[in-house]
Amino acid sequence: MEKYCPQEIEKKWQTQWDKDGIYTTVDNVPDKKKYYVLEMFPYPSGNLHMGHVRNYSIGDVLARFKKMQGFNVLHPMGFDAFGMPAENAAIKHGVKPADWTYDNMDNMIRQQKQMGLSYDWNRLVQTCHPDYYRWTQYLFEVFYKKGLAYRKKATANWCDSCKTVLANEQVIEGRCWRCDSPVVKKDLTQWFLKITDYADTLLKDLDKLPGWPNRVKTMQDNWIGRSEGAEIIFEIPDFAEQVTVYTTRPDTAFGISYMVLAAEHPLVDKLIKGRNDESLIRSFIERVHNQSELDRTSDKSEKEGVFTGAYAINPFNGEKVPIWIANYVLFEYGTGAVMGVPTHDSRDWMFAGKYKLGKKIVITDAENQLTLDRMTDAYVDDGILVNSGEFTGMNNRKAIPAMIDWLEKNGCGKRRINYRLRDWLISRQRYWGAPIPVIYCEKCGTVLVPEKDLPVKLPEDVKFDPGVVSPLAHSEAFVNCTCPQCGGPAKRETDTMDTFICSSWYYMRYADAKNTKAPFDRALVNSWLPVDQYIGGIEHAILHLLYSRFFTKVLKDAGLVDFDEPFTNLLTQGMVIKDGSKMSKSIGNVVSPEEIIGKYGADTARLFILFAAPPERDLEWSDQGVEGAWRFLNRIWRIVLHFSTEIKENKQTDISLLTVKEKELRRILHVTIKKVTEDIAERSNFNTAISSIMELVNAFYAARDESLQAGLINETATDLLLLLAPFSPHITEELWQKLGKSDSIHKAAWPVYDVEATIADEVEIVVQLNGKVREKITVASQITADELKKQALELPRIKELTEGKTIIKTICVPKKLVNIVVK
RNA sequence: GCGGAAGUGGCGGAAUUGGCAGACGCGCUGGACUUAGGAUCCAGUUCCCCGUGAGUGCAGGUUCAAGUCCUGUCUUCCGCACCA
Repeated sequence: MEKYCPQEIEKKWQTQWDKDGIYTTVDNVPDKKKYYVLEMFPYPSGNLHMGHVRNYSIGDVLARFKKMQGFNVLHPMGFDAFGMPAENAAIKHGVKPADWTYDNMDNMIRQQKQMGLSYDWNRLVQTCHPDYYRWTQYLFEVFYKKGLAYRKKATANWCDSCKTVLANEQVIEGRCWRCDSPVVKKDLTQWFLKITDYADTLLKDLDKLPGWPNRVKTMQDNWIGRSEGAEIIFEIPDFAEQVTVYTTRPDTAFGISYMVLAAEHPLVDKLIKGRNDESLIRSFIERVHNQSELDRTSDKSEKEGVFTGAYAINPFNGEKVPIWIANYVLFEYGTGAVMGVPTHDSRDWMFAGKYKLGKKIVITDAENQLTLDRMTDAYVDDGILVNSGEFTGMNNRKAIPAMIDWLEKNGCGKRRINYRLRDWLISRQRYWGAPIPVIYCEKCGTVLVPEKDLPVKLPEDVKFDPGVVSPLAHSEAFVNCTCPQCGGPAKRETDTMDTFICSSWYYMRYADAKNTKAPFDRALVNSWLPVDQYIGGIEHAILHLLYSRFFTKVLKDAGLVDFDEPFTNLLTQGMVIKDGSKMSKSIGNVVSPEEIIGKYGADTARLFILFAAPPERDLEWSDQGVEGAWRFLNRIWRIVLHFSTEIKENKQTDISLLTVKEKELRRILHVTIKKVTEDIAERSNFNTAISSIMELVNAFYAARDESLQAGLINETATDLLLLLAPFSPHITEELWQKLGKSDSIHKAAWPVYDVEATIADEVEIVVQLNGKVREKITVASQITADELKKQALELPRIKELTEGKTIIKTICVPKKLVNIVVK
């Protein structure tokens, strides 16, 4: 018998499929429902790693399965090709970022093709190509025209290693998401996208995503961080000024004993000017302002403050309270000013304790009369208001709206909803990104580059020496231009866009990847989107997935698309682990996909990675597990070729002639079809789908000496190959052709199970005594409950065990068990 | 601190609706074939004191019946965290 040699057959079929164009997708096929399956496109680092292999294998199974089920499937691939590694390579090795990137993409495409993935390569998207970033720039202008892109001077997160600023989402525990170095603050004028305008919609519409993991939705919910509360205005009579605080606990307002401003608060300057301790206060402010994100958010960072000397008036009771400045108040959140209620807020308790500020109880538990000397921390629970003027005696939950009403009536405050989410900082001081299409003219100010002049192309005469400004600033030819409005001399914006912008709309471009007139045709994008199944790593739970949702909503409001959520179903795959930790070069536990594919073939690699764990869970790499997958494919190869003579007769099963054993094999076949279909379609549990195919193969082996009917052999082998085709596309195609089947197996229809065939004539029933298994009997599957009971009670062993005992009741579960309860 | 997910053999994992815990694979043991086997095929493999035994992190509860439901608790992983 010919040996299974994946190295030969995989290459052969990849070439053949490519030649026949079997994965080319046609738009709008009548009487076929669309199905859009998408894996997150990779950064072109140069080589695929196992995480990619896992990601693409999952997507490919779904794409092939849906195609066999008769859907018109869109399954594209592309590259998130802008980004710093290309530029760093340029600095280090003197290669052009474009050359480095395109070489890497070529290599990765070669590796992807080696995997036998069913992509329509005609729709390849590369975000660094001018034909793509032209439309990224165009979409920036859409945002700008809608007032959703603006420039402001702000304190930004700066990564000194990457030499660029970062968005809040890209700072992980005070460190850079990409290189892990500490983030420092820097005051810069930067471009922002107004994602905060969509905070509420982004939050509410999470409810429209039942196909997303709760984990991801919760993370986005936390990130948006909606809170309901009130603004309270305090008068500062000595300065004829006002200061507004934000609080979620207006019910504690009668307990205010001080208030605090953030160091950056604009009022600070006025309050401290001319005081004899002004310089001391200023040095404190300076220190707080320069505290890094890392220091400020570390758990044990001490609360520090300084008194401004000024006082504000609590509008509720007219009390004069001191105004402090402290490091724990963030300027970016709320109003940058808070009220201090030591008795009912733990932070305030600590701060007031340290600086000997007054404490007054305004909420008490009805039973345990609180007293200050018995308190060791703030009382933050619900209770009854005391010392609170006209609100005394009220339940604090009810007091909240009542007190806000009072504020509104008296003009000293109002209801307010606040979000933790901040606007998206998109400027990057780097070369290898899409240039922001803006021109600064002395006369006309900020002017968009006219659409006809897009793309603003990256210059090539650049030195890659990143600093506080982009390398683009050093290219005179790039910077100097004429104003599109007045024709006078002007300068270009030299920052490029965050690459997360490029990846926020690429999934739409696939619908119409070659359009030169628009980012995409409206009808086409609406016909393919939203993505039916999106697959990628959990690390994008907030970043890419939040930005993409934001983009989709803005483009909908701009009339460019008709849908308001980009991804209907989301599957977050687990990591690939080896020896207990994530594969990484520094640990030295990396297994190279190319090596595995070279040794065993893509079919084995795919099969193992899908079999070893369900997709959401982390997957422990096992060389022995790969051997197991390899053995299984060889087992299939042998059993199918063993029966090649019978299969080539191409007969149908004659059901009327089936023996008991044949009937059982056919039953297992149809149960397997049912199971595999449901596991893929309803649960994305490929591991159990594969294990049931293995069971079928085991049954096929067990029956191989039974001189089986040729029709049944043909049916079993054919369906077996069809069921395995999405997982291991090459071996199934090879065997399909060897057996003389016509056309490609990947154009064949998915098998449908025969309900009749899945029903067994006889079933084994468990007989329990007080819930414990004591005996088993085989009975006709259609047996009545009464007859089953009778037979169970007549079993010798059951008779023996129930001897002299009273039967209280008997429970019958059809086709499963009988439980006899005795005393 | 807040929020989320998960704890099952030697290992990866299965049990989808409360109904035989451990499917399938790995590993291990034995057998067959063989000059040979690290190939292949077949069988066995939760544990133990080996029986009316115990067993799904732990302690209770509901039920004829619990990995699955309820209460409490521990551990691990992940996210957010001075957000007022």
